[in-house]
Amino acid sequence: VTQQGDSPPDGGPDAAPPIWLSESEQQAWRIMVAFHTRLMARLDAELQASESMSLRDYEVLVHLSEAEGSALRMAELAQRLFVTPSGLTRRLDGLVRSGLVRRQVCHQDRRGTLAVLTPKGRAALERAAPAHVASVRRYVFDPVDARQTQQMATTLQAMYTALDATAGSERVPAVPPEDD
Amino acid sequence: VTQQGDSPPDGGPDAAPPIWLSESEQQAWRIMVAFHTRLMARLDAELQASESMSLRDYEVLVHLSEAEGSALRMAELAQRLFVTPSGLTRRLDGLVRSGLVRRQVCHQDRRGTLAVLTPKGRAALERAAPAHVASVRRYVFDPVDARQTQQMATTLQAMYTALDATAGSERVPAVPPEDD
DNA sequence: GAAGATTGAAACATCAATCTTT
DNA sequence: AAAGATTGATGTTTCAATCTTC
Repeated sequence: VTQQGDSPPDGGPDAAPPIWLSESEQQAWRIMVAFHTRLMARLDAELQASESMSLRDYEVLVHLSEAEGSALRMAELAQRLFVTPSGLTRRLDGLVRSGLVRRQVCHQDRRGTLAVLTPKGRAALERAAPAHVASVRRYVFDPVDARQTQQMATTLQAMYTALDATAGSERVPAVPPEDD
Repeated sequence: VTQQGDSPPDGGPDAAPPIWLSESEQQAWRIMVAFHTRLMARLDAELQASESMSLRDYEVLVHLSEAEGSALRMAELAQRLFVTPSGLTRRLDGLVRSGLVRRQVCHQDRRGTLAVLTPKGRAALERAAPAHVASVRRYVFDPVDARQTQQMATTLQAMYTALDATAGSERVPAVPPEDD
């Protein structure tokens, strides 16, 4: 029940907003989900096969390698990776165990922790990157031309903005109850 | 290390395939991942808030509702949902506990199990669908025009085909070891 | 008291092994 | 023996609670 199937309530000239997705919208929506799901699974499998590294761990290394001093605060890194602080703590545990990342207390604010890319971590990233980038290229950029990629980026940017515009409305602003 | 940063090895006139992503490719790739990740989180949170249902469970109900007789074989359903048979078994456990789906032995082939949408399950789906579809519309279709959506679908279809074309090559054909 | 990070408990997914039916 | 589904063990993520530092 995401598609029409039933009689669409197109109530004449007043043109109420359609409740169901049209056939082509349905198709567009499904390919969005299907492609992303299968692509991520593939990229993860390939990374796992070539360098015994998960795509998730790879992304951590990427963000650290791009940061000033190859280091990032936990909260900042978590935000960039779209995971909770809790989730990042666990992920880092694994990377620290592997010696690819180390923790360091933040000197400016000793509450904070810095995730730092180790030389071993950088080496692992540089070893994994070429094949991974080639895969992204093979599945994402090679099958279409540059104009299509650019159009898609623009379209996604507009959607992302709409998503961002309503952010925070799902979490109640935590207003302390006034006693009036 | 997915971007340039280092000196791009554009080795003169032989034009070797670029190893890193260009600035605009990088940007396109990031927005793809970011949008999908945040959209799914949002849709799940909204469904959870309005109907106390996860997006994952919702998708199960959708596929069953569209199927002949509101029922589907486990393997078939797993494939449509991009999960393993094992994962689907667990998901169904929850839905069965909630009374939204029931299991039924397949009469044609008694090895098989049929997942069947119950009246209660259909009611839950019909209760959840309007708000969910409205959300998809709000974040995906409303922010752009129909031409853009169509272009994106076409582009994604081309990428999906490239992904599909190389499917199965990651899993070794399971050749039994010859004893020579 | 609030912010930053971690931990315990719970939810959910996968792989490998198992059990039933073909 | 192979196919279909489930189960046990394991890994990963989240929420809520906790602990430290500001």
